[in-house]
Amino acid sequence: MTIGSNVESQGKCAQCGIRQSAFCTSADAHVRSEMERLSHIRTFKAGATILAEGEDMPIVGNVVSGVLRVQKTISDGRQQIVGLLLPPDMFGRVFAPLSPFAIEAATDVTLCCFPRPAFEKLLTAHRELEHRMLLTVLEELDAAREWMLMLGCQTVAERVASFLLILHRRFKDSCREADIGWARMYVEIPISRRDMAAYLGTTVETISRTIQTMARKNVIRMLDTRHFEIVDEKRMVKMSGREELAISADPLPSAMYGAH
Amino acid sequence: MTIGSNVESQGKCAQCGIRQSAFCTSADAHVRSEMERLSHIRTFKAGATILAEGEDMPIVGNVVSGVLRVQKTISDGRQQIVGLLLPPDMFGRVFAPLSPFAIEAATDVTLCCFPRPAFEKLLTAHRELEHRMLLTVLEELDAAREWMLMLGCQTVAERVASFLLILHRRFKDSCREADIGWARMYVEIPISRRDMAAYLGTTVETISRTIQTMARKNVIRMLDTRHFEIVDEKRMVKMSGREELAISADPLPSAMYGAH
DNA sequence: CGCCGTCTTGAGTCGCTTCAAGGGTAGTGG
DNA sequence: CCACTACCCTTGAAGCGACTCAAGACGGCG
Repeated sequence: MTIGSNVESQGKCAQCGIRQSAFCTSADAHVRSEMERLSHIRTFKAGATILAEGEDMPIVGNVVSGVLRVQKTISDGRQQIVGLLLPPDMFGRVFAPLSPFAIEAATDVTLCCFPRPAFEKLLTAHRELEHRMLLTVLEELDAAREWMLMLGCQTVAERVASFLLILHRRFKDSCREADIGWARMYVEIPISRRDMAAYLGTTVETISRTIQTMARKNVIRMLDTRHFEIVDEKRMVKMSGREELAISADPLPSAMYGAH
Repeated sequence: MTIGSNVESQGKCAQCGIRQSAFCTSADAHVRSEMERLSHIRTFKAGATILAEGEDMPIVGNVVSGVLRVQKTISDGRQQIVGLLLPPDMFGRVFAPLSPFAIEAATDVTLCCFPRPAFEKLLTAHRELEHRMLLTVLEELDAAREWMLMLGCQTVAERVASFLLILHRRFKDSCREADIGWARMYVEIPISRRDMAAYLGTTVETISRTIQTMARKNVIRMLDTRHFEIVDEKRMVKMSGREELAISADPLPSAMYGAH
């Protein structure tokens, strides 16, 4: 009855940009307020290490804005990005003492963090949260295996085309919201060429050549190094070698084509 | 008090070769007997399709003996194996109507099958089962990402070496049980060169050349096409480029190095 | 303006694939 | 028992996709 009786009307969650879609929506109101109490918002500069590979893992949470990369480095310096985390993805690994992969900020990021032990207690205390977590991890597993398919048996050109189509799909809705006329075929690459190479299992030079070739063939139009328009969707899909990535093929058969 | 009062002393589960280690051990006795009632043992010949890609998925279950491959084929025929399932691994995808990947028998197999809807009800009815499932899927995700690292930034020789070391590790315990003197360094490849190639993201020819080269260098000794002895573990680990795969490096930092 | 990091472009090289052929082994049927 | 087929594995030779190395162009920032 009094102003402020509704916790959610003023806490940090009230202004959260991902609150409609994040993990926490699967909890009911009083669990959400408990989560709000436990969480803290942190920001990191591009390049910062959130969790180091093989080290203790005090936090888990959600990406609120920006992009995280999940990666592993082998002793001679080669490294592979095994996942990109975009809002509202979760980061961190519950129920393991050490982080098997490094988590770093690919851009400036805002994160909603929970102490890992407290978050695990939440999962244990609330079935519906643990169930939602299971569904999330299952989809991540499907996505990881999709990516293995690309790394294992597709050419670099196919991987680049797939990546752009997946990015477009992932951001399509936000493009619509922005209500930009030509946005239907607009793609923003939120990461550097270096990270693209590490994600696609190739080198920056090859990435660059591939993109330039696609532009020269008028399959894409390059606005700047990170912004493109997909001019010829049909040929783009053909280049990706994956018919199921056709932009019109909506809705998805499952969420497995997220850009994880 | 009377003979036969213990359900588990005579049912099919009593003779199950994987009952000490399988998923079902996390359930208590009366849940196990319910699972026993729901399950049925089926066998398939090598090459048989258990679940087709993108089709309805009526069953899930455990591998009792033999090897399953989880794979995806793209339209032009290229295919990638994204997981190998060995006893006592689970196969199938809960909480999804369609199987995103094909599941086929890589060898003759024996499977313990559950109708998927019934199995999902079990998970929902018994927290501890769903929790165990979450842990299992998290480890599979870690393993899939490990594999992405190999596919994305290691050479074929490194992948083959890693694969053999992982296989050895996975079967080390069963070797010990068999009490064979030289078994400590013994490796059996349970699949064909063709499947190895599809798993390692290369071709049969390259697999063959790589193995022959390793044998010529006296890193391994070839007993027959599927049986090897690791003669020089140290060089083997060095070839794999992954120090953490050293056989002596026991116990594992986590279960993430299973041959999934 | 000059520095620096990122992206692009070129030339040479190499790892792996492709194509082609030969050998080994198991299963089949005469 | 052997011929015959079929499949798997091995080996060789040639070609190509991608990497490496090197240098230049672009853009942001002090």
